[in-house]
Amino acid sequence: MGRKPCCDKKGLKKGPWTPEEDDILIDYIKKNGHGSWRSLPNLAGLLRCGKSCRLRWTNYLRPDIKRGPFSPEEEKLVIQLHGILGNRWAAIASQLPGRTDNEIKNLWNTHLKKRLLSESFRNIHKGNKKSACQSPVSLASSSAKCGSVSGTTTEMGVPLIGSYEDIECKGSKLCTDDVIDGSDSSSSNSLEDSSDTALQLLLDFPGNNDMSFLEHDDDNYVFCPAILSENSLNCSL
DNA sequence: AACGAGTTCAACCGCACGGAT
DNA sequence: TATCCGTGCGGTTGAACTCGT
Repeated sequence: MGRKPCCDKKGLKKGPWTPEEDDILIDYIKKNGHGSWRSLPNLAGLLRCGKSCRLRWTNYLRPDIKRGPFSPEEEKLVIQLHGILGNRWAAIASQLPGRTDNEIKNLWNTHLKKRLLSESFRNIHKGNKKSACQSPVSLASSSAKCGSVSGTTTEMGVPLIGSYEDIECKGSKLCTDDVIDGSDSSSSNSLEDSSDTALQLLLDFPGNNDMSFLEHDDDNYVFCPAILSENSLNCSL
């Protein structure tokens, strides 16, 4: 049983924010800071719940928000980070200045997931010639040369491979075994392979990819190879 | 031009966590 | 220690928009 919805009170508005409401919220926070979100709506004169105000501010009104489409570099980073962190959108967002967890979550669910899965699907149907496939590790290297991310795993244990940029990287096809989910007999091997892939990918990635966050003890984002096989981030220190 | 299908994304909901008491 | 309360997070929804016919 959860807590009662914070917006149950009568008279509280829900739904899309109006420009006027935005102005009120921005003005108030600029002058007073947000302080307690719960009391903010009353103090600012908004007929919204604190939660709604916080969401509007953090996802849309904050001055440091970078709006507009994600750059290929940002997308690449999201894919990398998702392979490590899974659906921890806030943690991923913290590595992309100006981007919000909501934005990244939407990006993943609408663009990247489809793109990666369709690319996986395409690879599956391109034939099962394992011998013709590059190893995941070499793929990571070649993909890096091509400026794309190609292989990683999700917290679901589904190996995600093949970015849109891989299409242009000749010879960067993944083996089918690395693509199919873990339901068949090769699942454990696939998982291990993809785990190794993700690790290798991180190690191999070009220098302009700042992965220093992996060393942030205070944030528990300490890189630990175990997380790749456990598919979760449980090695916090 | 009209309509339906598909896609995007802002916003909501419920839960978990951590600090205060 | 137990409980309460505020906040943050991730999953989901649905209105608005885009595209194809």
